[in-house]
Amino acid sequence: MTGVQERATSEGTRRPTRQRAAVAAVLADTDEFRSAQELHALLREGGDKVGLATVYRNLQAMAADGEIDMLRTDEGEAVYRACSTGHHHHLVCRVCGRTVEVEGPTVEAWATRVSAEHGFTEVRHTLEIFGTCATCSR
Amino acid sequence: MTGVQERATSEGTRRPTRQRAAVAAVLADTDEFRSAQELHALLREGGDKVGLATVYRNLQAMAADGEIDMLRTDEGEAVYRACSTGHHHHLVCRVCGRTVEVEGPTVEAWATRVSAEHGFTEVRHTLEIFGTCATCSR
DNA sequence: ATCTCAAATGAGAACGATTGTCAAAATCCT
DNA sequence: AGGATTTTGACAATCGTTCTCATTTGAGAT
Repeated sequence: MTGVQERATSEGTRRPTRQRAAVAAVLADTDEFRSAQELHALLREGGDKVGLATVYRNLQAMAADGEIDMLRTDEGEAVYRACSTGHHHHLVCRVCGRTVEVEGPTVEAWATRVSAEHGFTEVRHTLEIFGTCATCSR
Repeated sequence: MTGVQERATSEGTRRPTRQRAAVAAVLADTDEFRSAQELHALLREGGDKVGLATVYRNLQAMAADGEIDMLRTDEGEAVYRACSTGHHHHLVCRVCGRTVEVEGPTVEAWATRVSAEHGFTEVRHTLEIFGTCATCSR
């Protein structure tokens, strides 16, 4: 049901296709979070003809495999970004969308401790902070 | 566009209506996060006839005024909760779905500090921990 | 109590992101 | 090459949410 496997880093049995590569390519070109529709448009501009549904499918698959990061904007739209190395969290401005990457040894430790206290294993967590950045709150 | 005013705590010039009161009432009855549609259904069951659009409008207005909390589920659906209840996070078992509510003063403090360091204001955060619970892991 | 006017409501249409459908095309395996 | 299987693409369908606009309601003046 959840699609989450025991070995989260496994790639499953997905086939390499031109479209999949194209999606991965645009994603690798920007360090910003982009929506599926934006990525689809970018592919079009770049001359790669890929169906919108295919873009959605690939993004989901890649996100499920942990190859890319996915989060929701304040409006509920899903946005994706190439997974940079290292675990970190995001501080997102809800006005201009600017994203700051932050690390939190504190949080990591806390999450681990709390999980252990409740007997949970194989833990993973997501933490997003939304606010108004200095420029936008002026 | 964003609807965020300079005086965030102001109530603006909104009129007290039967519908608004009804929405506030159901919301006050549960300490869980509920979607607009769920709340609308609850109102129906309770005999209060309130239009769906009205529920949406009131929830938005109340959230904008900071009277209630609003956040997005993993699927992008907006869910609301009466503001008074304590803020907590969830530890979810990805196998059986069991959910444990956990509090984290540590995390709260950390999030606040990090946000401030980057000049962010009006911050809110979401944190979910996924893992395998003791029962399911063996 | 009545009148007036802006704000609020309700019903349903409209919208936008995402998902489902299914025949055609691509890939893998032998 | 040949057949099974996955992936794709075009478009219909869904679903949450927002918009439209005629009608109702609340607040203050008369």
